[in-house]
Amino acid sequence: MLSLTEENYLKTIYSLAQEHEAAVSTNGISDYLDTRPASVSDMLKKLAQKELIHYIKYKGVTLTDAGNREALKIIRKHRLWEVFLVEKMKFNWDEVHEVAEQLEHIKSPLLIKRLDEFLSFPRFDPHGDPIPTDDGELIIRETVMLQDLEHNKSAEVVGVKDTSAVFLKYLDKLGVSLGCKIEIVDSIEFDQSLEIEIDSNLKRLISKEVAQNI
Amino acid sequence: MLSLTEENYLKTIYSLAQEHEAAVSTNGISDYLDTRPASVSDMLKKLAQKELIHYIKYKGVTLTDAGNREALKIIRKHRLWEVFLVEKMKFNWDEVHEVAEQLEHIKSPLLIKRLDEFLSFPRFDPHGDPIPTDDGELIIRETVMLQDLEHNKSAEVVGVKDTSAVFLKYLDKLGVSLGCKIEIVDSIEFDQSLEIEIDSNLKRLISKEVAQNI
DNA sequence: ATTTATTTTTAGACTCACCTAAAAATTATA
DNA sequence: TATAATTTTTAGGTGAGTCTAAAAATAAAT
Repeated sequence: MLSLTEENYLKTIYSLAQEHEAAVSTNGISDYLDTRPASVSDMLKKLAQKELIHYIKYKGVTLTDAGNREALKIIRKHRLWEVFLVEKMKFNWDEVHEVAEQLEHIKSPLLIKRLDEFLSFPRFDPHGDPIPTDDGELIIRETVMLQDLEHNKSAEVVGVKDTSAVFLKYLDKLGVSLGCKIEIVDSIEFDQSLEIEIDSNLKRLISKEVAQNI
Repeated sequence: MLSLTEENYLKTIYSLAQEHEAAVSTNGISDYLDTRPASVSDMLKKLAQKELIHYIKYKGVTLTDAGNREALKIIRKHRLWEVFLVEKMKFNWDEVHEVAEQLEHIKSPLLIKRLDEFLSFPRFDPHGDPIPTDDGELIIRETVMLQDLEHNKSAEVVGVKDTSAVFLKYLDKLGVSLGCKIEIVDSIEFDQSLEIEIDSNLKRLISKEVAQNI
């Protein structure tokens, strides 16, 4: 049985590995979890001993198959709970993260099974991220970052990269939400900001930083 | 902010105080929580220091007003989650306890508010126990233990004392559930077992031990 | 009223997950 | 390539919550 902390480490290693496609560094984990690198070293030793990660000193870590399975289980629970919070508990998409972080550690396979049923087997969470299936399959959708979208070609927003409350609140204010169609009207070379049209009516100017996360 | 462990101690002290109407003993708590008395002593010192309990060495503990409020908050959460599990997640009433025990520690006042709404403000949990209101009020219903019920006088089952899975499963088998009407047909003096009639049609023989918990 | 039994508390130690400080390994730079 | 900078690990310590063993306080029984 994994502890809450071990679960959080596995989840972190999974996320960081997704981003960089390479062995995850101690400092990377320590930044992400806001703990000291020394603490991370300790935990890596422990997780390696439980055969959840491949760990070579000074060379970073990757998940073993077992570790990957565990990480996906936790992510599945996290994302199902996020759907529950938004669909049933009327949370905004920027309010769910903290609570889902807690709920994901609840241990009850039956509950997750029933929750999945209750939510009609959702395939994506409120930020557009895919929900792993019970046996650890993950649908990967083909997506383009907004900054790389061709001019005058419309695309549907299916997800956002940054899921922080500040960013999501700003998107709400802009009028950007999942499922809406965006087209690039113009791009300003100087600062790489973009003029976009939302659902063929709302015109907005957004910065490079924002475009990189849609 | 209370730790999970502190919350469990407060809840335990609350329950034991309800049962015996007197200061709660160290051994009582240690039995209930399945920890050693020495550990309980340590924790009592800590809770007293936080002014959540009145604690006189060797003389047992009672909750302070603050401690009582905290205990009721946790019980409220526990019972709301139990309703959720039975009503929405299709759990049986003997399957909810363990999971509710975990869910009760989730920290999100908004979630509890929304859950309460979502469940249409239930006043009793699946075992018939009252759900404290948000400001710590608790409805006490007038009840009679089945063993003390007058002969040939019917009464509605509104709650059970023992909420263990074994007992609840047995009640299911007997045909006893919340809301059903029971009447005592005969009582056997020898072992104090009772012959009862459920909903004016099902006749059953139940032992003293069972009668003491309905 | 003593002695005996029980309950409760103290003392000291363990594990988990964290910390700081310092040493070692790796990587970057001159 | 030798030195400097960075990253990572080890060593030793801390607090929370638990434990065992032993001492102290209370309650029961002779």
